[in-house]
Formats: sequence, C-alpha cells, structure tokens
Amino acid sequence: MPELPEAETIVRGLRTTIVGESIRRVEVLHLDILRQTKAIFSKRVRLRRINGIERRGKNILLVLNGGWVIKVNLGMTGRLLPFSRPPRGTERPSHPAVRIRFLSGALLVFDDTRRFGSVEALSGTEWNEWSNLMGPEPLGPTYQVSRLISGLKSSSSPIRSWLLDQKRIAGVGNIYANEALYLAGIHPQRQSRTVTRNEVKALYRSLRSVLADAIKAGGTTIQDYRNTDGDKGEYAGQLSIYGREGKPCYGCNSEVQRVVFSNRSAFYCPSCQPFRRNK
DNA sequence: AGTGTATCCTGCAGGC
DNA sequence: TGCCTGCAGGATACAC
Repeated sequence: MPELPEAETIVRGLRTTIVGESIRRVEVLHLDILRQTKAIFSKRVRLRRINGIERRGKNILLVLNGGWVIKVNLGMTGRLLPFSRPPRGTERPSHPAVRIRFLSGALLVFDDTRRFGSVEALSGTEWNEWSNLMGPEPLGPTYQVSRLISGLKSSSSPIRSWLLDQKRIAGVGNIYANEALYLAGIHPQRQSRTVTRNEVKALYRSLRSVLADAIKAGGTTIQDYRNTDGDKGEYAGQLSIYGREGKPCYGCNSEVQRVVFSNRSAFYCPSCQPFRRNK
C-alpha cells in the first residue's frame, strides 16, 4: 500500500508522537518481519533514544542515538501505530508483528496483515551503504529533469517498470507511477529509451506534482493504508486513472484499459496515452 | 547486465 | 451460505 506519500505522512505523524522516547524493550510476534535475529535487533535498539524520524523512498527510519537506525518497510499492508498507553478494545491492532515499548509506558506497534513488510536495526555505516544503493528522491531539492532524462535514455525497460525500480528512483509505487504516466500522456509499456525529451519533461512535472498533492491529501487509502492516527488518506478521491478500468477517461471519455505486466496492473487511456512502436 | 516471472501472506469482492 | 478465483499499495530470488 504505502508509497512515498504514505510513508511521508506516517513520518510526520511519528515526529509529533515518539521523538524523545527511549526504548525499554521490543517484542517480536512474527519473526519473518525481522531481517535479523531477535537477539541482534534487541541488543541494537534497547535503551536507545529516538532522536528523529526520517524517510528514504518508501522506508521509514527511526533515528536512534549512537547513529543507529530502525529501518521500517511497510510492504503492502504495514502500519506504524503509536500509543501513549496500551490500546484496548477496537483500538488494538489486528495483526501486530513488532512492538516497541518505551520507558514512558508509550509504545509503537508495527501491524502488518500480509507480512510483506520488514523491520531491521542498522548501524550508521550499514544504513549509508544501503541508502547509497537507492535512486534519488523525486521530491528532493536537487532532483532535476536532467537526471530523469539520462536515466531513461539507457533503459530498455517499460517505463512503468523503470519507475517502480527503487534503485533508479526512490519511493514511486504502482499507484503514483500510473498517475504520473497518465498525466504526462505516456503509455506505461513504452520502452523507457523511446520516451521523447518533451515527454520526460512532462513526466518530471507530473511525478512531482502527483507526489506532492498526495502528501497534502495524507496519502491514498484503497483498503488498508492508515496513518499514525489510524485514519485513511484522502487522495483516492483524486486518482485520475489508477483502478478505473472500464470507466471513462476524465480527459476524453475513452474507456480506461488495464494491462498486467511484471505481475502488476497498469491502467491507461488508449487515446491519451497512445502506444507508439518502439524504435 | 538487464529484464521479466513467480513467490511470500492474508483478506476481500464477485461469480456461481 | 459456501466455495472458488482473482486481486491487492512491495521486494526479491531466480531463470533467461
């Protein structure tokens, strides 16, 4: 579920709740979520203070003293839910996988129905190495259209696949890739290197505006996504193409199509996003 | 080297 | 009502 805007919304929620808390102990209810042994994870985070919350792509970082970080990837259905005291009744998470308990009595629960998410404690060095393997942040102040042009120029991948590759650009998932391609008038299966310079410029603009607008709306909830207050994101009402198979295109009334490749659905308007033969 | 496919897991919606 | 199939915001180990 969560792409960059959803992760950013959660980061902002955590900044107002758990920064300054110190970890008393951790409980791991599903070992497959943890990317290291429970003993190592516990040893690395216990009694450390949360100094800040950061985001890299779709990943959420709890920055601890000593340079340690807890890296959280939400997968498809992951949630990070802070509580000032143990939750009761309907407040209780349905699929808790990891609980971080603080000295104050507050706690943070990583809840994940499908358990595609992951949690891992890394040293500052390990984190830097990992981060360096990722592509640039599309909303970063130094990200420029030239970067997108040169990246696409050398790739024979379909452009939707290129956008989903976290090593090429960080944080873009299936919803916003589809939305940005629609707004730029580019068919999702166009070979990346055949996309024209003007089309890439349009894509650069649409990508940044879609992501920024989605952050303003608190992200997109299709089914599972919730922010740190347990509330849904409102961007679903603004989606132009994602999930609209069989419905009329907002621009031209043509029927929105769905095609599956790389095991993911892509949505497009055959009229507004024509497929041109690859060079 | 770079790409595409299958797989992990649970739950929900729709068809019969 | 119940059973079946397909589908879901992600990442990655493989095969080619």
